[in-house]
Amino acid sequence: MQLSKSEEELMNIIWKKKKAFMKDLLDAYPDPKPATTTVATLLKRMTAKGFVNYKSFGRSREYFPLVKKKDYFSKHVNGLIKNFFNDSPGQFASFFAKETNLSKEELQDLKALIDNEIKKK
Amino acid sequence: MQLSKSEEELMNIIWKKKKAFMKDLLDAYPDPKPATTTVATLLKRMTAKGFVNYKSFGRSREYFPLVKKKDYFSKHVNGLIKNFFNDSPGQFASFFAKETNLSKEELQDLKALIDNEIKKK
DNA sequence: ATATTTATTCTACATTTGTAGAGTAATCTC
DNA sequence: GAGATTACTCTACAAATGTAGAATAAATAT
Repeated sequence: MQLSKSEEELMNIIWKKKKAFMKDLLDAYPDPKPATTTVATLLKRMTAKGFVNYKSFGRSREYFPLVKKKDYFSKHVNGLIKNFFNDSPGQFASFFAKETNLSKEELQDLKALIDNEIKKK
Repeated sequence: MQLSKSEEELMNIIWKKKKAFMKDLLDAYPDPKPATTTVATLLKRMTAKGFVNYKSFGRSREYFPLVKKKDYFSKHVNGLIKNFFNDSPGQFASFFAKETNLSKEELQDLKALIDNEIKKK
């Protein structure tokens, strides 16, 4: 099961905070903040989907992610690659390098990084 | 307005074919193929959303994309980057290079490509 | 030309998503 | 300890999505 857009937004907050109470989550939202009940609904759905869980502290709960951002993200990108690039990461990468506006510095960093990866192979 | 998952799937077919009649679209679907009416509904919605248009040939229509795959994709990736990488393409790129399973050859190609991009700046 | 196939529109309906009010129980504030 | 605040559950509801049947009209096959 996938997260929807707004669930994803909330998930991002949770990842950032690592763990958080309702109050913290609400605080983290940019204005205009959603209603508490909205967040509560999202949390309930996300829990049902297996993306978050919580530890109860009396009346309230400390929520935490069950899925690593990295993993979630990987799946995401792989989906993208599969969908748009015939399942070829290379094709994707080349597209990415051309179309994304990386600065010269970022490109150089990336190059160094890739060099490193090459050495590992 | 965004395309939904199944609309996206259809969009991909249309991009691949450049232009196509209903029959061609259905043919291109992997089994189990959706009902014709399902595809028709999707096409109608996608047309309403401004992603495809068609030229009528008597009784039937030749559908074609109004949005370039490249542009659609760019927006997509930028969204991902914004969402998951604090809006930093560099951060994304580094993640990508590390986490995606590019072969040595692909990495080398990518490196050459990046070199090229650097020269352009 | 009659039967068959095809493309389109209309209608429909269950599910998912975005959003939140009402109600309730616990907790904090003076 | 009485009123204000908070977190949660329940309920709700409109919009979007996935999927397709029925009806119709046009095209094709024989």
